[in-house]
Amino acid sequence: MTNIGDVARHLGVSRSTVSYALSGKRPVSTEMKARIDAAIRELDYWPSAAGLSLATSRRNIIGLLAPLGENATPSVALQFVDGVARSSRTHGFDTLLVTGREAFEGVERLVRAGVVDGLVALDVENADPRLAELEGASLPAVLLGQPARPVQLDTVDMDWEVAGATLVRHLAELGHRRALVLGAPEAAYTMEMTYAVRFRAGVTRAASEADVEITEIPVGNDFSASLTKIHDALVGHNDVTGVIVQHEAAAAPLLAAAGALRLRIPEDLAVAGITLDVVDHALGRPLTGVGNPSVAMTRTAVDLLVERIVHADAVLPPRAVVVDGGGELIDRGTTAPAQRRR
Amino acid sequence: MTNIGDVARHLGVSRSTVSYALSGKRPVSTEMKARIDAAIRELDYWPSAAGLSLATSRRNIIGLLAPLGENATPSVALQFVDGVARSSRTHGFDTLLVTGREAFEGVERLVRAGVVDGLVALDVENADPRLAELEGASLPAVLLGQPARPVQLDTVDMDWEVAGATLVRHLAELGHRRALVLGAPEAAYTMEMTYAVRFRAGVTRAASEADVEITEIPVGNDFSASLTKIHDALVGHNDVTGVIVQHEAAAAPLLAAAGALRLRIPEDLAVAGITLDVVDHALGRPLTGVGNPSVAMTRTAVDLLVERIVHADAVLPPRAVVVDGGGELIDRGTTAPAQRRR
DNA sequence: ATGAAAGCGCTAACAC
DNA sequence: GTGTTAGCGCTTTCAT
Repeated sequence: MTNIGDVARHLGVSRSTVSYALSGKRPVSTEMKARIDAAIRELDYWPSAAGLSLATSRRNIIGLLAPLGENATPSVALQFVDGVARSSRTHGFDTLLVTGREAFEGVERLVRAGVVDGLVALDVENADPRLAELEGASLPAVLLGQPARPVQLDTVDMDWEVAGATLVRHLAELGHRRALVLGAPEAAYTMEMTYAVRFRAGVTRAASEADVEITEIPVGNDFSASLTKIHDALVGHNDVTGVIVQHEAAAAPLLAAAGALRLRIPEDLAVAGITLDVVDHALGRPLTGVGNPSVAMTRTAVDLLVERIVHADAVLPPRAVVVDGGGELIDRGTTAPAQRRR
Repeated sequence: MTNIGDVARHLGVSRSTVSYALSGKRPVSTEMKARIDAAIRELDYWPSAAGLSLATSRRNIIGLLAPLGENATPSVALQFVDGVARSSRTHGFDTLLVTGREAFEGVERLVRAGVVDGLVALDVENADPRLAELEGASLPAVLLGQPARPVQLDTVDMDWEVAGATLVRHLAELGHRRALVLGAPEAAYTMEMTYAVRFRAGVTRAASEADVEITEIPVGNDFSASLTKIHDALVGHNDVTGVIVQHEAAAAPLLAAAGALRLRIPEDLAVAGITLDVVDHALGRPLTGVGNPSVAMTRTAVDLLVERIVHADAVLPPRAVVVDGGGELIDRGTTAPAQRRR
């Protein structure tokens, strides 16, 4: 494998000149620059990542802590994972994916061994041991999702409250007065998960303002259990004409329940929800509603992280960014004016 | 950050002794070993990945090329991605996730810069530019999925032919004589994708042996399009009593179509298919059928790759491993003896 | 504008 | 069983 010394020798110049020609950190005559570029091509030289790492103590790798646990929805999780990977590349970074228990237990190793330059954490819960660990780490870290307690780290989340309010208001404007909200699992409230609490706050506020009566049903990731629950709720509340879906995973069982009850969407039942930027068709019909801005969120998270990596000296206060997108409604034809249900 | 020299100095020994105590590549007296371990803990020493990489020319990182294109099913893709990441850790490797265009265009960079020690490629198509590139690369690579043409690389796939035959035979044994097969998209056959061709071969063979009449419907990732197609097929072939689902993404639209036609599963319609090791409840009802051995496949792929990385000198012929699992049927209650459809 | 040389943290051949 | 030392490939300060 040819190294920077081979290139230098080939041209009879010093290694530093080649190095500076590549990095641009010192002026190099245009003629020399051209000769170096030619030699690099001729000798097929690629700078070694290992040598570079040792000299600069930068790896150009971002670590992504993605537990991918039971209650993660695969299509949603993949959007975030892919989003981080793509955003990293736009800054010249690669992404090290750390899943399962290692996402919790491997943090010290990654930080202390200097495997990565910074960390992005997915699915952070409030009792998450990673929180304290990342706060105390010598490496920058960004959380995707806002924990309940204030945290000494950058965080990026969507505006769940606006999203909830927007969905309710949309149904209200179509004349719906009774709506079902397929909300977060009960555990999410017990743990005071911000997304659950704030979404509910938005829903509640808009519902009282717009005079819509809400029945909330907690929905998890188990298809059959959700199907039964939703089915029973639709039967039990037969004045309901609209449904709000907070979580991707609730869409499929809802569609199944509606089908079984021969409720046409949107004629008999208006459905609005939060759906991914990139629709997962396997999950079911894409819904009218607000987007889950996974692309904007991951891009922002990586931007913040790279900023801290590149300006390791600067002291920035923790930033809690709320990404736009929850306010705009995308019409995919699953809502219509309220009618009395048959 | 404390380094190996600090530890050595602290004990008044040489750096090599510390190094060897850690790697075990040279005998170290038990007493010395204990003193070193203590010092390491006391000084909170972690070996630097960068120094190690430069000295050993090993990064302990496996690259995962995952295009995650349009026709990838998110839940399936995530199983493979997560499987590779977990398997890598069992060998002490981390996983660098490379998605999108970079999964194609970044191969040279990863290889030549020595960012990773080896590569695993997902979703390899026959005209895939990565094939030639990986065959010519100086780094070991393993394909998840068997390309049509013989290839100078290790490959790991499941036995699609056995899977197809097993599913047909299962329906036949329950007395079904007319079955729908929700197969691969048309394009998969045009491109001679091995999984499509071999699954169909297994289905066809078993169907003729067991005297089952098959109607095959190509199904892609678009929910609405699939729903219409499947609905029409169930209506058009009203003697069909069993359905075989090749691909996860066909399950949701099938369940929706059956619901709309008020066909109960399994009473009116027996459904069998290929489902993930880790059943994704969010996708819909888990199906009776053969498993998609994503765990075994990724484990095997990483095993093969690590073997080549560790024994870089050994010359092994390319190995095409076919993972078991397609032959065993898992009953999840979605099939039943054939009855005449109402 | 360019060169010389020290050093990043570790391993492993060579000595004893 | 342990020590010495020459690299691995690059950057960057100090000279010129």
